Amino acid sequence: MKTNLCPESESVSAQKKRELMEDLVKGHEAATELRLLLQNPFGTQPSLSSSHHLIAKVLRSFTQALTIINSSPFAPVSGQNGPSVPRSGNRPRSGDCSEKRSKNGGRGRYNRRKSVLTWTELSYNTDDNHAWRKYGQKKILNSEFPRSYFRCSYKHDQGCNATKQVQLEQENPRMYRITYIDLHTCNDIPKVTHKTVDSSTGESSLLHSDRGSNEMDHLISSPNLAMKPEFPRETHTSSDLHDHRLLESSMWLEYWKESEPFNSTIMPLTKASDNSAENAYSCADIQNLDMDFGGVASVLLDSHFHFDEDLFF
DNA sequence: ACGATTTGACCTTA
DNA sequence: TAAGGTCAAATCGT
Repeated sequence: MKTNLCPESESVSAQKKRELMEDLVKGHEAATELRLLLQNPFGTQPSLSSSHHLIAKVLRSFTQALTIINSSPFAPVSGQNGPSVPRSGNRPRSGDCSEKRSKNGGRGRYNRRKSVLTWTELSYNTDDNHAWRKYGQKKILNSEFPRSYFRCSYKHDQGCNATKQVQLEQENPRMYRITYIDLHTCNDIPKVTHKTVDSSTGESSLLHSDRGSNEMDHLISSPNLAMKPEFPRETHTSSDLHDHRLLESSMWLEYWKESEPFNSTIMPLTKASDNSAENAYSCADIQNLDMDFGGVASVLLDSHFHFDEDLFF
């Protein structure tokens, strides 16, 4: 069932579009700052805290943008495609344990995740400035390494349904394949220490965020990357900023793609049920949503994100 | 004592 | 029915 197209929803759509643009612009601004920081314009050492702060800012802005995309009227209507329910809503299993265990002593029904934003990264570490709590681990068929399951530490506090799965790469055991499922809806305060240590997958030495101890951080803090504690504040009008930032977004992406320091690659969506390209959303698809991204989505989404089609239909 | 992790069992989906 | 995802009791760490 598609959402109704009454004038009311159109104005809601316009408002969401505006909010979306604001978040994207914020993200772009932070990304640009980060680029400047990493490009070392002043020949000084970049502070890790500045880098991490900006990374967190970028992630937060884009997470918010994606949350908007993932919400009505862009998002799918629950229940339209089989029994699945978007996780951001009311999953049967979350919450009261006594309820779900009340019947025949077993557990309540739960729906395997579908229709939620999912993406995969390859990285030398698993830290992403979010607080995760491990809730399970499984041996995976044809894989030497177990897969660890993490949920947001604020799942119960704030109802955040974000989860991630971490598994060492078979081909390159130094790297982790991290699958993120659903977006953070919590007010996640960037943590100092990552507590989701998993000895069995060899994560323990890398998960601790005592900056500089893990490989990624080491790379980020390489001597070639100079510090740039402050940035000149732009004084454009908002529309100027809009255009300017939109134009610059592709530069950020180029930098990101070419930047070895991160050694983190966002992979196309890996959907358990379907990997076909038909389900991958390109920029063209996004733009068909009557949302003029001015090229931003074109670059960002086409290159890095493949959206589950259920998100939009 | 309390919160995090481990791990076997349970549950859904293909 | 196999494989993967989640739960929750037991265990561990602080």
